[in-house]
Amino acid sequence: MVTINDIARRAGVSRTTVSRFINESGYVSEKARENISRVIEATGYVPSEQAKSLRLKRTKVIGVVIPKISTETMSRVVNGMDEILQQEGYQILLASSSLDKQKEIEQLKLLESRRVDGIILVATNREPELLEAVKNLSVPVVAVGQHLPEISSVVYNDYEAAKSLTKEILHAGHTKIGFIGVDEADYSVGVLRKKGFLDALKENGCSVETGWMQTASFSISAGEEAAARLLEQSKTLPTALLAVTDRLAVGAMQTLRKEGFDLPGEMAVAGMGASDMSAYVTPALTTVDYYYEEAGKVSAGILLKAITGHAKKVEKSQMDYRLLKRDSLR
Amino acid sequence: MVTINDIARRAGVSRTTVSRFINESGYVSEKARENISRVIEATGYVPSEQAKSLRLKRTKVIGVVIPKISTETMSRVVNGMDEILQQEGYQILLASSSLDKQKEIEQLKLLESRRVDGIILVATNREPELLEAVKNLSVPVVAVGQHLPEISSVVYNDYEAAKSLTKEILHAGHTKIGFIGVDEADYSVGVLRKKGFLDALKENGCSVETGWMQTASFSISAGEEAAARLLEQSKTLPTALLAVTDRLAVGAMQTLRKEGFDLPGEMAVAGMGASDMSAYVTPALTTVDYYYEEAGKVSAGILLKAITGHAKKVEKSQMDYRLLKRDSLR
DNA sequence: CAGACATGTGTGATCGATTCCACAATGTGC
DNA sequence: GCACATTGTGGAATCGATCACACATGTCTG
Repeated sequence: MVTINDIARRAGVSRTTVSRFINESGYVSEKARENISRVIEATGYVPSEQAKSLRLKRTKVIGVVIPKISTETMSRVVNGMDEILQQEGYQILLASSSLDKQKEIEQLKLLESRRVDGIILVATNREPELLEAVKNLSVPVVAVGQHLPEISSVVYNDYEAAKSLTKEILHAGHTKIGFIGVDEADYSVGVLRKKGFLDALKENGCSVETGWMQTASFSISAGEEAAARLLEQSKTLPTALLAVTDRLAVGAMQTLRKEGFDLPGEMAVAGMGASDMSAYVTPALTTVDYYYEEAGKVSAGILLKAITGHAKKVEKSQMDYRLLKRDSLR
Repeated sequence: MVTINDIARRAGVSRTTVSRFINESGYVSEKARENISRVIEATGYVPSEQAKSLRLKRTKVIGVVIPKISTETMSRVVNGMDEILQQEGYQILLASSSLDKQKEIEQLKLLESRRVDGIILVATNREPELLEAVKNLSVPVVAVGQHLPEISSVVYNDYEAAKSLTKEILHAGHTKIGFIGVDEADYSVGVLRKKGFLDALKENGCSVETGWMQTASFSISAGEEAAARLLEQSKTLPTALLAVTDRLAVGAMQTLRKEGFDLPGEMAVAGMGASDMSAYVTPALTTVDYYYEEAGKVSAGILLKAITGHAKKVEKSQMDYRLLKRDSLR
């Protein structure tokens, strides 16, 4: 790999002059310019951003920790980030925790060791170990999806979104509503969405049977299984079903259809997240759009402000949401 | 940020000894061990991978260039890569070209300037400028999705897959088959899949009307529009329709349903790519599984072999495929 | 008891860039 | 003709790590 010294030698100048030429700083004579530019052309020299980073104490790299790469939500969030970061000349160093809490912490350390200029953590939990690890970092951090104390966070309005959606279901005339949630370790999806659901019911004087409340992981098949359990464990069947993610809803619809339910006639279904497929399943799924790309952009923006020092120490931002009423709810 | 020199000073040893302690190379006395480990603990010191990279001439970072982050295909491919790369201690530096050919080339340069240990290029075209840029790189490169000359490549069997799928449609009794393709700049999807389709027809003595062959971009809505054009421009309607991606197929189904077609009774539809949603649309979409995660894994494996020098100079690998016959084709 | 060998530590060069500072030339004003 | 900009260049330190090598002990062996 050709270095600045090679260029200097072959152009008959010092590496200082080459550096000046490249960065357009200070004086370089016309003759020197020509020589240097000719040699660079001939050798295909590309300055080492690496060496530069060491000297300048900045890498122009942002670390992004996500639970899993191959989910629609994540790819949309990361896409939003990239759009903003690329504009400012930053690149993304990707770190997947594969939904492993220990690995999530390791990834943070790893990114710190690479001296990234900042970290965006798409968090799935709020365990003390994670908070501790985040606090010990000496790089600016922005959390996405979970409200981490004393850390800049971009969160979805999970509570209100779930509440609105539930009200919409009630409004459609349903009073017996089933629920497919996820583990409470995920505070945003597991706790807040469930709370929004339950509060909306309470405010309208509705109650739920225990069998109507199911918990699943994040896959479509988990939704299928949860729906099956719900049907089996319910003494009286609900007439509508709210799943906290679209994938769970799609899985549930699959089971319901298999069991011969008329959708949405005998069972209305709603999901959350506005996934791509939600508009194309049959019946089209009623859901909530969280503006994931936008969340990525906002978090990147906050991080950049923190890096350049033009920011409040801790900035909290709550994303908007939007109800998408479709055929699956009547 | 605390450095190895700070640790050395506070532990009362030289930085060499600290380095030895960290890397478990050479002798370090029990007393020195204790001091160093205590100081590291107290300061939260994390060695700079950056400085290490400069010295060792390797970064443990792999650059991945993709056309767009927020597509299911890409996130699955990248997920596969990450699985392999993480095992070997590599991280992924993500570079999206946003489907811009010029930017694709810039991203390659940028990754080279960061001295990544290798690059995986998920290519969408084979333009001479791109080939030139790739050849000028002084890092190992693996291409995915397109067969780049003299470059290790992992390709899908686009031709055979399209041909098999078409034969399957013929086998189901259809002889008039419409086609929604994409621009030929994308050699694999635009040219090879179309060729597979046409060759299968030719071998079976079937022909196509011009109106039956439509071209679209990669979105669902493009599929809707292409199907509308197809219906409009056909003198006699086909009884089946092959779209080169699932999203196009889903879009087409949307239009067909809107126009009152009974699916698959009046029009059978097939897609390609085995997207997540393909199994959950109605009717479930017949498609071809390209094993995208696996392609990511294979490409990462080839790259790692190239980096460690245990590889042939150029390695070509062709992925397997699998027909998924579902309700949309009868 | 000399030389070999294991144990333990530090000095200084190195990786590839940037940048402060010193120092030449040359021109310019008074 | 002297002081002083302006223009142009290079030497050397620096960023934070690794590592070859030198050098000190202490112990074992023939």
